[in-house]
Parts: sequence; structure tokens; C-alpha cells
Amino acid sequence: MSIAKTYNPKETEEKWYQYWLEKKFFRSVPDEREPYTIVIPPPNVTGILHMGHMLNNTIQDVLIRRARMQGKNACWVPGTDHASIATEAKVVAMLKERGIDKKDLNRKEFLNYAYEWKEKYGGIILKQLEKLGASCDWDRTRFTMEADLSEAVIDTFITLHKKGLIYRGVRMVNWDPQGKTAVSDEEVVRKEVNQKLYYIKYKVIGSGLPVTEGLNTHNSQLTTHNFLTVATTRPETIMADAAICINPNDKRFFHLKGKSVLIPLINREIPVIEDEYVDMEFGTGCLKVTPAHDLNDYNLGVKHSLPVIDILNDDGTLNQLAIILVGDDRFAARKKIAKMLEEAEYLEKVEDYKSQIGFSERTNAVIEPKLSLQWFCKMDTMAKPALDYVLNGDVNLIPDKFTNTYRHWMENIKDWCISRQLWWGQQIPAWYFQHEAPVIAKTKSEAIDELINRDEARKIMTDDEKAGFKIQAGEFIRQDEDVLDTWFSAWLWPISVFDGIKDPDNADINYYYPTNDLVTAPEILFFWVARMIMAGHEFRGNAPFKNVYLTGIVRDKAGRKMSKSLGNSPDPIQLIEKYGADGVRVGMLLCSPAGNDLMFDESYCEQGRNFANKIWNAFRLVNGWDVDENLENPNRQAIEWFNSAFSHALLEIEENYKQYRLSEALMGIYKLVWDDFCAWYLEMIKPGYQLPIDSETYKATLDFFERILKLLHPFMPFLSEELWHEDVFAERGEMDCCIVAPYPVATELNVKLLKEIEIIKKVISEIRNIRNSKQISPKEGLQLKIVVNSNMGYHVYADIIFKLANADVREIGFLDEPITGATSFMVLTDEFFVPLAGNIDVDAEKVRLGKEIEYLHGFLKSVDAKLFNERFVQNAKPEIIEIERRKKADATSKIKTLEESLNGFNKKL
RNA sequence: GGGAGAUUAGCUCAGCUGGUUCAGAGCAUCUGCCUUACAAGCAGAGGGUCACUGGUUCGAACCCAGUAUCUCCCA
Repeated sequence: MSIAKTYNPKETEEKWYQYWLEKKFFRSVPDEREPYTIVIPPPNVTGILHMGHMLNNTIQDVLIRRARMQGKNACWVPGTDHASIATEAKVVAMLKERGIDKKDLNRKEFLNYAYEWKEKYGGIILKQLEKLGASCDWDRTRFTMEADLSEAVIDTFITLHKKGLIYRGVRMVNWDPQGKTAVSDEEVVRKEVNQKLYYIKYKVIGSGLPVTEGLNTHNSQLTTHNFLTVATTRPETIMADAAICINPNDKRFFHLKGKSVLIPLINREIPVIEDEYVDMEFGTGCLKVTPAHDLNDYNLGVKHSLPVIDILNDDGTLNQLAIILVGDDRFAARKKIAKMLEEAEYLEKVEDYKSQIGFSERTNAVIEPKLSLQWFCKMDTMAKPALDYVLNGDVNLIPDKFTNTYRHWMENIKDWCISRQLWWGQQIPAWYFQHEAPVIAKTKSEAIDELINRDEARKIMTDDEKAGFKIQAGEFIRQDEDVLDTWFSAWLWPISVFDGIKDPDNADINYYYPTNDLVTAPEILFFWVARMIMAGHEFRGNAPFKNVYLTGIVRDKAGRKMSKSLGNSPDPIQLIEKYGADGVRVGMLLCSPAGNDLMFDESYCEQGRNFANKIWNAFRLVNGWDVDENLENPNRQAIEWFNSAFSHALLEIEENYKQYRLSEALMGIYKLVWDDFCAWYLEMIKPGYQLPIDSETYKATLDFFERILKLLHPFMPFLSEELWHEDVFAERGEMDCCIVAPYPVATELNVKLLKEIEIIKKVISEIRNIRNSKQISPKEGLQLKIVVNSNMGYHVYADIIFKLANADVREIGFLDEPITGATSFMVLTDEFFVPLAGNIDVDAEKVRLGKEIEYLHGFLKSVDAKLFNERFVQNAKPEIIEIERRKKADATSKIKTLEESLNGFNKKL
């Protein structure tokens, strides 16, 4: 039977993924086995797969497949996140294309379009994950805005509100005037921007005190005694000024104490206040205080009881309170007002100025600090236990360098603004009736009941009156327009996917929760991971997962973050088509140390593809052998050696898995397969061309191959499954699949054999090296003679040396003394001679020996330096000294033998 | 401005409690091979003042201090 020379992933991927699905290998239901659970970080429902997802989900799939093979009840819950801001933006854009303005729609109409959009595009990313081989339990797919999960969110809100952990307050928020929504600090991107610093003059008026004597206020040569100057980047906000602040220690401004000034253009009088907050070095030393439009000013305003004058509309245009330029956009107003100030001679000068400005991550609009009535979730009491879980190791951050960052954040946590001025999301269950304080309730009718219950006068109403009130209230009560932050859904994810909020004692939540591992990006450590831990503690009394594996950011070769706008991200699906899913998975993981960013390059996928092909061809070799039952097994050493080598590698691989060093675990497998199995073991046992193999070796080899397939499976599920079903291995029942094959376990190691084969490999390499440097064809047999000074039994390995180095076994001789006329090398303390009739360059050989002796002398000197150093002998640990002594002995004896060889050459001449 | 981390071969990274696992791996490079599983391959080779400067120590890639450069987080 002939098999293709190269592995073709396309057919096998489709075939096996379907097979796994049909046979329900991904399905998990609670049973008596130990559970192993991962909840997917729900990708944005609008998203398409990018390299970050590829990395993240490959890691999860590796972990979940390995756990499945280890006999655990592996459950990987998939799903998507409604991503309110991003999705709403996409829907708005779609409507725009159709010529529909969101403003012309009501909430219900808009949501219909949004759902239409979600139905069309929402499943794309999950379909793409299938291509990668993701073994999620698709029957469990959840969506953060589906009915059950939304209910969980609303119930959570109500519960926390009852506990006093949710409140409504006037706060400075980051306002996105384009998206018309508040965004979190984390969604604000700060960039350095070239701006102008405007120096504006405010006319000083005395409170009872005369203006500085003798000066004519109509004179254009005004002095600082009549005016003070303020430097600002935002001249359009002067109409919102509530005060001018000076530092009480600033001698330059003592004369201003207790006075007031007039705001230019609108001539409103505002006081001069004093606060040490003002930096005397910056600008002019006079600070305009605009509580409505700057966070620091707001705090200053609170401290000095200043009025708050908000001159901006939600869309960033100026409102009536501005008095002038009403209706103009803030940036247009800035230009205009600069001109107006200049014309009225209030503008002293303008300077270039660089500063950090916040931009909305979603709309890229300049963020406006804005006072707003928002809902907040109190963080301080929730943060404490969430911090403790990480500090005392109940939750493991991997790598643990993130623990520091986590602590720093948790100790300086601010309350969480959870309302968003959007429609796509769970509408806040707060109800407003006339001018009463809002009622928190799940439904309108519950809200009305609550209205009745909380008011003494209503409580005592007759039933008829109550019914009347209900009808009246029903007409006027209205629900909060805002929706909840998406993270307010996402923080429940590990609980809500198992319906643990609605039904806290159900079989699924009891079995799967807390989950085992979470794999996510460090960027969302705080606003997702930390909050999930808080929710876990709050609603279940424990942390939602044990380990958090933080992946790196996928960057391009030049170190730039991969992004759509840069166009530097390859399309993952195309990569899969080019290199195969297994190739891409291997490629991703080869370059992804835990927690470090990875500089992705396609060549890694190429390496992965080549590896798949290597395995494929190893299979072709084994598959092609005929077995002769009558043959003796000549490969006992080789078989026992590989058995040990496999276990040895497995132990290391397991250790790396344990520490979540997946790239190193993979590299361990890579080397085991490529080097140990293919380059050494198969070459050792390979029968001659078209000759049969003995059955013992054949069986052992197939067994090794099967074990290798199992080790490979988590990383290369398709190739391993494909080969698993080849006839040579076994007759497979329909459920006998690699995906559920029991994971290999290490057996006892033959340490002596492992060591000896390493020596034999070295001997073989040396012989090959001689061939290479002397241009001797591998077909030309060589002789090998050995002077054995160690206790190594080379006889046993004569066959192997012959086979791999073509040094004829019958010619291997054991000598008592070195011989001349041969090129030589040493392995450990043993001397090897390869006679090369007439082929030997005596001078070169002498030079080589001389160099080696010289090196050993140098080495000996450094060892002696230690041993003759009294302080070393006194202070160093005995075993260290012993090692040094042995080094010395070995080097001395090596020098001796090499010198004898050299003398041999000299004698001969 | 405050905090965290990094700097080891051309590239991506290992290197545990300071000492034979001590300078390592994979890729790339170079040399020779189309050797009947694999040229997506085989055999071999070269390549590093462990960022820099001091210090501690019998001994430093590893510990300490300073300097430089970079990344991230927070103002």
C-alpha cells in the first residue's frame, strides 16, 4: 500500500472533527470521575478569530485534551460575550449603511436590528474555533445576553443593591461624546498630543478694596495688578469656571487673596480661592477651576463648596449655560473662543504644549471628563477577599510576576461604574416615579409594589386605592434608560454558565465549579479576572478557578502588537489552510512562553508543519515493514533504551505541564520524537532495504509509536487521531480513539543504559565527523579499535555502532595499547582509533592532539587554582570539592593518554 | 511623575537554592549529501565579555548597588 509522501491535513481535519462531534467526545455531563473544567473567555460576539484567540484557545484545548486523556471528566464551556459598546457600534454602522439613523429608532426597534445582526455574525468565531480543533462541549454554548444569563445579571444587581454595594451617584466619568456613553478607565487610551496652552487674562475686581491705585483700566497697557493670567488648554471651558485658585504660599499673588475676578466675554464674577494643590511652577501659578469638566477641579470644587456649571451637552456641544457659542462643538468652540479672546484683548499669548489626552478605545473620540449620574458598584469590601485568594495561593497566577501587579491594583481600587448609556445590554432594573428615589426591582409591577410598601401613606391605602395607584403609577413609572457594563455580565461567567446564580445548588454547578484553569490575556487581569474572583467569593463563597494562565500578547516580528488597523496580523484561517491546524497549533506554542509576549512569525507554523510531516514519514517507514516471525530480536538494547528514553522525556514533559510551560513541554515532545525516536531509535532497529523485521521489535516499535501519538494528541489532535486508526496499530472499535486514549505513564528508568547510549551516540557522532571531514562516503566501511580505560562494555553496542556509523562490527577490536596510523578521538577516558590506510594526515593529527592537550592543561590549571586555594577547600561543600578532584583526575589521565598518542606519532617518524 | 518587569547566540527563549546539567535548546546560517520513511529531509560545523560599571564571595549569568535601553501598568 502506498501512502502519500507528505502529510495532507485538509482531509483528516474535516473528517476527524466531524467524527469527534458525532461520537460526542467533547460532551461532558457530571459523573463519578474527577472533573476538569475550563470556561472559555467569551470572545466578543462581533469578533472574528485573530491571532490572540488562536493562541488562547490552542492553550485551552491542549489542557482540556490532556485532562480528558488522563481520565478526567473534561468540560470546556464555550460561549460569547455581548460586548455592548463594540456591538452597538457595529449595529449602528450597519444601520447607517442602510440609511437608518439610530436616533429615529426606539429601543425595541434597535434591539431587533441588533439581534438580527447577532444571528448573522455572532456564531462566526465559534465556527472558526472548530477549524482549530477546539474540543468544546458545544451543547453548553452560552451567550451573556441570553435570557438565563441576563436574569442572573439582573438578580445580581438587585442582590448587591440590597446589600448596599450598588449605589447611584454623581461622579466624574469618562464620557465618550461620540458613543454618548461613559467608558471605564480601562477603555480610555492615553496618547501624547500636540496642543496649545492659552494664556487668558481675567479682570480682577476688589471686594471692597480699590483696584491698584492710579491705573487706568481702559488703558490697553494693563498691568498684572488689574488682571491675572491663567494658562489652560481648554479655553472653551472658561464659561464653566467656578473659581480661580492660587497657592496660599505664592508671594506673587498675596494681593489677590479674598478678591474675585470676572470671566472674560461673559463677565461672570468668580472668587479667588487658595489651595496648596496648585503647582506654583506650572503655567502662571493661577489655576482656573472648572468642577464640571475636570476631575481634579471637581475634587477642588467639592472641598471649597463651589458650584458645578456643566456647559456641555452629551454630544460634546455647548449648552445654554455656556451663554455664548451655544450649540457649537467643543473643538469648534475652542477655536472660536480663542479668536474672540484675542479680539477682546484677553488673550496674552499661546504656546505649544504636549500632553496626554484620553481617547475612547472604541470610537477614538476625545474623552470628556463629565459629571454624570451613574450606577456604581462598591469595590473596597469585595476587593479584600479577592486579593487574599491570590496572596494566599488559592488562586495561582501564572506566571506569578502578575501577583505584584494584581496586589497593587486591588489595594488602590476605585468603585466600578457599571452603567452604560447604550441599548445593547441588560437594562438596569431601576424604576423612577415622579421625583422619588429610584426603586430597584426586577419588573415594573414589583417596582410598583415596592413603591407602595416603602411609603407610609400608601401602605395604609385601601385595596381599591392601591389598585388605582397601580394603574396610575404604571403609566408614569419608567425604567432606567441605561444598560449594565458588559463586564457586569462577564464577571459572573464561571457561575452563570452553569446556572449557578438562578439555581445555586444544581448538579452542574456543584460538579464543575470551581473550575480548574482559566486562560486569558493579562490586559484583562483586573477588569475581568479580579472581578470574577470577587463574584465567586460574593455569590459562591470561593474563587471561581484554581489557576489563571496569562498568555502574552501576539506581536509581529518587529514587536508591534497585531491589529487590524496595522494590517500586520495574518488571517488564522488562511494559516490553517496553509500549514494545517496541527502545524499552526505547534507553531503558536513553540513561540509562547507563559506570560511573555510572543513575536509571531509564520516560520513557526512552517516548523509545525514540518514536524507533522516528520511524524507522517516515520509512520510510513514502520507501516512498510514486513514481519518475519522466525527472526530473532537483535534490538534488545535499542528497545530497552527507547523505553527508558520515553519515560525520561515524559517525566520532564509532565514537570513542564505542571508549571504550565507548554512551549517547553512541546519542545520536549518534539525532541523525543524527532531526535530520540526518528534519528536514533528507528535508525538503530531499521532492517536493511526490503528485509523483514522480527516480530518482537515490530511490536515494541508500534507500542512506542502509539505512546508517541498519545503524547502528541493535545498539541496535534488531527494527525495523531488519523494515524491512531491505521491498521498496523490495531483493529479499532468506533469509540477507540486517540482523543480518549489513556495518557502514557512513565515506567522505571534504566539509568545505566541511558548513560551508556549517550556515550555510544557520541562515539557514532565522532565517527561520522571523521567521515565528514575526510570526505569518506557513508557507504565505505570503517574499522574501529578501542582502548578501554573505563568500565564501559562496548561489546554490547557493537551492532548499533556498526549500523549507525558503518564501522564494521567484525573489525571492532579491543586493544591494550594505542595504535599509530589511525585517526583517533576520545570519549570519556576511552580511546578510539579509526585506521585510515594511507589516508591519514599525520601533521594535522599531531596539531589536533596538541591543541587538545593544551586545552586540557588550561582546564587543569583552573581546577588546580581552586584546589590549591585554602579558602575554597575550607568553605566549599565537600561534594563540590570531590567533583573538582575528579575533574583533576580525569583531566590528568586524559592528558596522559593523549601525550602517548602524540609520542606514538613522533616515534613512528 | 509613581509602580512592576525585562536585557543570555542572527531570531525566539531555557537556565531552580551561587559550584559538572554552566554557558544550553529550537529556528536561522555554513559545509557535505537527492544514503529507498521524510530535501517539509540526512550527517556535521560555526556562533555568546550572559546590557554596562562597581561590590559581596574561595567562587557570580545567578546575590547587592548604580547606569543605560526597552516593555507594561497607574497618574
